[in-house]
Amino acid sequence: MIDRDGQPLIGEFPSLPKQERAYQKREALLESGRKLFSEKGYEQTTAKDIAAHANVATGTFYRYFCDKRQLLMALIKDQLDRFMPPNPNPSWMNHDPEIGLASMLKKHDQRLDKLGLHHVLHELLPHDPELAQVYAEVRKKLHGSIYEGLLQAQKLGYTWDDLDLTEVAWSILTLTEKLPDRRTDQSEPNYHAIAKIICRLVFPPDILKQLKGNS
Amino acid sequence: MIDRDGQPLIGEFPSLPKQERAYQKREALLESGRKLFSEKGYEQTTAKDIAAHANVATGTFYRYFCDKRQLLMALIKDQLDRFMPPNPNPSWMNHDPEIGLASMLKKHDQRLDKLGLHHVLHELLPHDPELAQVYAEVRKKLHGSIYEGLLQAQKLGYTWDDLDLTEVAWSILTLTEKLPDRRTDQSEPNYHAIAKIICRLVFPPDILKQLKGNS
Amino acid sequence: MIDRDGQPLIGEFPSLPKQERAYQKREALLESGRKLFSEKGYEQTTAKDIAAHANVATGTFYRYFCDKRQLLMALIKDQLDRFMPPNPNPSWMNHDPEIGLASMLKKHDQRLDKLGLHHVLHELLPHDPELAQVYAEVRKKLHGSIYEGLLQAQKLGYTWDDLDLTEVAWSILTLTEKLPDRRTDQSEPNYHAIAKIICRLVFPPDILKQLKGNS
Amino acid sequence: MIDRDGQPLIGEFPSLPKQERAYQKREALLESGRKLFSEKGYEQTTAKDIAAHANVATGTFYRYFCDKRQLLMALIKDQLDRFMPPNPNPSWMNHDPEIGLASMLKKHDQRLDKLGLHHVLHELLPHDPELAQVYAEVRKKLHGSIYEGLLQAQKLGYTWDDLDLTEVAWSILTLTEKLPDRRTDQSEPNYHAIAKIICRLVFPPDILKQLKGNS
DNA sequence: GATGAATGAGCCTTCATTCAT
DNA sequence: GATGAATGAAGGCTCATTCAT
Repeated sequence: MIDRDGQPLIGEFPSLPKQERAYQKREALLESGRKLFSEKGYEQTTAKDIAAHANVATGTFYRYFCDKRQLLMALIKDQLDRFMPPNPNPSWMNHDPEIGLASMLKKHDQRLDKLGLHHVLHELLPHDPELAQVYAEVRKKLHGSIYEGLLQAQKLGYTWDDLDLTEVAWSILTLTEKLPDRRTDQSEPNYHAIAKIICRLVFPPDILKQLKGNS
Repeated sequence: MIDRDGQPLIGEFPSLPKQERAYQKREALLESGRKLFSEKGYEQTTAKDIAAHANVATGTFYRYFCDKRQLLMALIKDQLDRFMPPNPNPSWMNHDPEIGLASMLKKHDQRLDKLGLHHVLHELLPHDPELAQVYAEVRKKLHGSIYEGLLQAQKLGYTWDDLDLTEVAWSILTLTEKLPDRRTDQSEPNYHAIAKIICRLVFPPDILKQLKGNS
Repeated sequence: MIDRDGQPLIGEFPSLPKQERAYQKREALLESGRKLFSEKGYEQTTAKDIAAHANVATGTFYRYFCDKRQLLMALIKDQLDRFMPPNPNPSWMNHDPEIGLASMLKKHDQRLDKLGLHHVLHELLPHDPELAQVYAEVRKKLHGSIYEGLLQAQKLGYTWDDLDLTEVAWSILTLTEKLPDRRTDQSEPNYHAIAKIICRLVFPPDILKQLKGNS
Repeated sequence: MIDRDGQPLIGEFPSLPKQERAYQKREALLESGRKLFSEKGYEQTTAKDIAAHANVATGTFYRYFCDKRQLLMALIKDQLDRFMPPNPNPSWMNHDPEIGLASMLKKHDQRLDKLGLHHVLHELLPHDPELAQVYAEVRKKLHGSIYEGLLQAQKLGYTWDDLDLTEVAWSILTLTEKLPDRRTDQSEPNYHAIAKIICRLVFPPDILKQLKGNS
């Protein structure tokens, strides 16, 4: 709408192409939904709230999403993997695993915190079998990849030989998932201490020392 | 009407005294609430639902609880400690810690499962500061007692000397709290493997072997 | 527990005969109803409130009155004439009418104030044709008797000869009925001034002077 | 869509602009409220009733009024002065006061009758301090202006010299306020007779004759 | 008779969703 | 496509009245 180059354009609105405008509206709705859901919870947030926060009319909400639940789904499904800790990188073992892990935990935790949908996700899981299934799959997949990493380490003789690696993988998953609960108002979790704990579950101390030496 | 002298009266209606009846009705409502909340979630369950499930009229619900939230509170507050894993018993260290812990995990997990309010609790925590505070306190207390146990073990030289015991305690708390998530429809968690994992966080392997020898 | 044969039992309360007890309960309910209705209004007062205030169980209320409305009816009908100013006494004219009238107004107003049902009566009148009719009849009767008094005064030549005595009677009725509205928190109505006004509606000044002289 | 220049446009839908439609709906609700309140009383009328009578859904009611009470307030506050008799016009004294007053009483009474909220107003006054205060103020103001008129008449020597003009003003106010109670199903009040009575409270007969002669 | 717990109809209000403009 | 007023089902809660004890 605004003439940015000093040349008045007669009557022309250089508005975005329609598709682009629609896309932006959809994004605005998603972002408003994310914000309000994470602040007030799913049930406490009304479609009207979301529309108002995105500066569109109530009815417009229903042009982009068939209902409130679908918006949340879009919000969650698209990024479900973001709720999960990132796939541990094999390079862990080439450098100091504690440092790499601590940094990963921090990134993951801060992303979750910014996303803020952690609680909403768990508010919905029990009532939404579809979502629950998707979530379980993502979780399983992530567990699988953690497990793969552990298996490879095992082959190299890097792991405890008396622990059930499946359970170790679940434990790692759990500890990373629960990072947000460890957060308090004033302080952030002690990522490094947690990384040490996780490493202890994987590597016997002498192995770890050796891995650190490699880096 | 009540037989007060131990002699059963023929033809007597063994009706309960009023207070007892009221108590039972309250219990029925609590149990119905527990069941429906855990099946459908807090928001999805109406006071009418609960009353109907307990075979009483809507109004009766409000004789016993001032509203839906209060019923949930009664359900949760009274037994908030039950959501927590039981305080680990010092006798752990006198017997095989893995076995003692595994048994405790199993009991705790099964109690939580039976209670079924795990999800509802987390549905409400973000929106109910009062509950959140109570919950945080119980959790803190439990963390404290786990930590105390670890400290004592540390004094005896039983623990890893390079791990932050505070974080170890949080990790134990977290792993036990999340047991329900590890449960699938078909199988129960592998309590013993988890116990081994937790023990690994506390005891170096040689210490553990020694402790087992003691038993 | 009760001694039925006339022998006083030590510590026994010589309880009233049944009918008497029932009568007292009914009275207690009526009085509680009167108090609560006049304080909170008809709709705002619940049957439970009334029963509780009378120290009886809710159910007992319905043994004495078939419903809430009937209690109010009993309250009002029995004393509907008390809502009305008392029938003006012919002796007015033998003494100073102003003084007699002022005293009557005061008594009437204070009785209404004590009764307190003025507002409740008018809350119900529009919705209760039966009550409305009774009320209208009482009012008409009272108007009639005021009118009779005026007629007699007219025969003696004591009244204005150009005023419609029917309307004068209505005006007197109205002014006395509305006394409560003239009451403020701090002060009571100026009964004597109002009495003078009413007298002016009836007696020409010279007649009034003459009547006062008689006293 | 709207013809703004006075020229009817062919084929135009003469639909009202949005604001106008909303205004009309609000008016319809107000009118329905007025009707139902005056027929059934405040407590007996539900928001649903009002909405149904105005041919809108229940929810629509709450778009225009935050609750039942607010609708009544809008109904009453806006026109509280209409519940009051109009300020007596000084021209009374220039013409036949009886005739002017009678006509005014008639107009006032018929307006009140049409409004029909007389009883509802008095149903609420005891329970609504806010309304009561507004009402009291309007009433006081009106009393004040009647009193002013009387004072001026007094200065001209037109009034009785032994009556308390404050009380005379209250009496006039009362008699006019209570006109609706004098109305019966079949007949309307005898306005002229009442006007004569009121005039008698103000003017001694000889003065009144003189005033009539002026007209 | 007395009790007070139980009942359930019905009120107020919210909000997901639709639809006329 | 966009708008936001309109809809009406449904939930929370109250209270007049009934009824088992």
